Amino acid sequence: MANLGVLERLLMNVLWDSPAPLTANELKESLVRRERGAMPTKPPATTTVLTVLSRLETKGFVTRDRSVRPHAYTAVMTRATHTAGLMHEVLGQVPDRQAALVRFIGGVTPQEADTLRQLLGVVNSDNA
Amino acid sequence: MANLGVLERLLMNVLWDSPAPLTANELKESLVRRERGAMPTKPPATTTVLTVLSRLETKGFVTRDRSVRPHAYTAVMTRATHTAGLMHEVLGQVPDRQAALVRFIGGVTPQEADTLRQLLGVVNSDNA
DNA sequence: CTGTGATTTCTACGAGTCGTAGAAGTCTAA
DNA sequence: TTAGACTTCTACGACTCGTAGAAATCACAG
Repeated sequence: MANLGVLERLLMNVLWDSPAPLTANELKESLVRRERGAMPTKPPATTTVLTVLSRLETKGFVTRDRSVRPHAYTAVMTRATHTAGLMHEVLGQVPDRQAALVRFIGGVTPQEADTLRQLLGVVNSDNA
Repeated sequence: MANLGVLERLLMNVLWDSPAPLTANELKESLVRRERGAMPTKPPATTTVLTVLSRLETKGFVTRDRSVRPHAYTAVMTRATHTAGLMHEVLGQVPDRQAALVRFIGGVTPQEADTLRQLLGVVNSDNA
């Protein structure tokens, strides 16, 4: 699944937050806008964005529509799917998943624990 | 928390499976033994192992006892803790943890789901 | 003490990734 | 047809990581 570089991740975040496909310049604009104030480095050149998008394409993270003129880029997976995939990948690297899960659960917030309970169908407040 | 290279991970796996601290040469031997048949490359030189162990030390993954002569190396965290930490790190990178958890749970095996149910049930079986 | 073999540290190279972006090529609208 | 927008090509520098030789250090036998 491969990890992403800083700029790669930044761009993916913009794409993941966008309901529609974006062009390179739109991506760059969004990036500058959302990173304003917290960005020490100057905004990247448009060609830089294009290069990174190409790499993201070969890595399978984005697809681009070449039929429209400013090519339109879309994230292949949702962020949630990607994140879950990474988590499974990490988990899959260890022989003893159970032990890792124990530690993992030990560190979740109460809200997350609730979410997990609902998903797993644990009867915690059994008013049935 | 930083990710590990191939050899780095291989060495960590040996350490994680060892109940006692190991020396560089013991690590190398273990590595060769466990990777026998499945290792296309020749075993690494001892100095290579030392170099990688040094890097793992600066990364905070191992500590070494310099008071004994062949220095003895120990993993700082257990594998389970490390894995759980990585999972939390991944999860922490997204704004919508809930969504990611939904996808994550969607991909666990039934056995893992059981483990999770037990872990979560114990914490919150407050039917008082 | 002192040499010798084991051990460790220092130094460095080559491959690979990633941010960076100029230069040159391609395309479209006027 | 042509200028400007857009894309591709090419490349560099910083950084990581596997690799390991060379040099320094150490501990013990004689």
